Amino acid sequence: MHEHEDAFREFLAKRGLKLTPERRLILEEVFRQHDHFEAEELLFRMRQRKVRVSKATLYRTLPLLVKAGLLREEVFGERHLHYEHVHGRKHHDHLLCLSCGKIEEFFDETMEQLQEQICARHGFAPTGHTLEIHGYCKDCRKRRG
Amino acid sequence: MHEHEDAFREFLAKRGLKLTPERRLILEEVFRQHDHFEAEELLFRMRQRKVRVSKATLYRTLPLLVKAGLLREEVFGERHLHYEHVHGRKHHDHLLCLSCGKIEEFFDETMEQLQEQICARHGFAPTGHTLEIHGYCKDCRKRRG
DNA sequence: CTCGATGCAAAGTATTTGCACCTAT
DNA sequence: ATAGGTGCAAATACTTTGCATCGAG
Repeated sequence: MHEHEDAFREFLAKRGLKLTPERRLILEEVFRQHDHFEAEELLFRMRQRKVRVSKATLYRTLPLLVKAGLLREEVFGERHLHYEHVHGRKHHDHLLCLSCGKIEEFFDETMEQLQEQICARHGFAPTGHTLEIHGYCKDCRKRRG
Repeated sequence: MHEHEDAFREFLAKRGLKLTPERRLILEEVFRQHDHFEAEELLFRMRQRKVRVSKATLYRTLPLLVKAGLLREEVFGERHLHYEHVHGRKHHDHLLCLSCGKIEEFFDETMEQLQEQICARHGFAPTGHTLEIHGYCKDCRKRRG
């Protein structure tokens, strides 16, 4: 699976930046995640695997991966960022459970089209969006009656 | 316009909390804003008006106003919160311009209904949502051709 | 060989908390 | 009276930055 590494290398080369071992290790770990994650979480997992990269380098690398289009930045109302890699994942939106904290994903084509229409009405050229619905998930509704 | 104060007092009383002068001053300033604002910004404006409330009290009061349903919390991708009061304002979503930082508001009934449908499909009981579309506004598109 | 990159620790930013004193109910 | 509230300053959480050294291209 060197496809991401190649993409990253190309992105870096284009702006005179270098693909260092550290950046490669971070990229590797990012794509090992199968869900949303936070910076500190990633660092912790790398340390568990005995992979050592400084916090500073991690914080310097994540934005690069976002700019390279390999990572997506999500804001979940907390005061730190969440990320998710883009490996063959289509865009999707989120349902956040206020009770158990679970994050469900969904995709709805009608929703996407509707947003295009709204933007057109405002003369707005969209580059992306975030839709986050807060509430209570199926399980938590059952649990509390 | 004591209607908000009454609502806040009722909210507080219900849980054995008190309506102090400081809380009243913060509430007053919140409804003096006609747009989104940040905690530090509000504090600054209060200081300009020679109204003195400690930072700690402000940070302790804002969440109360949110819980009381008088203030809405918005997350604009930055790492600090934005607020907007709810005085007779209907729910709306946002268009964020990446170039000039302008925030346009919009409301679309079809969008609201569509979200209800999506939630129903997932057995999810929504309490609210945030939809933020990022891109370039009409003016900035003109400016850059 | 030359910039860009790294690690460390110190500095920032936004927000929260402990504590001694104060006050709305 | 008394539980809750206040200001202050110290603490926290997350992220950024300065600097001396290192290493990819």
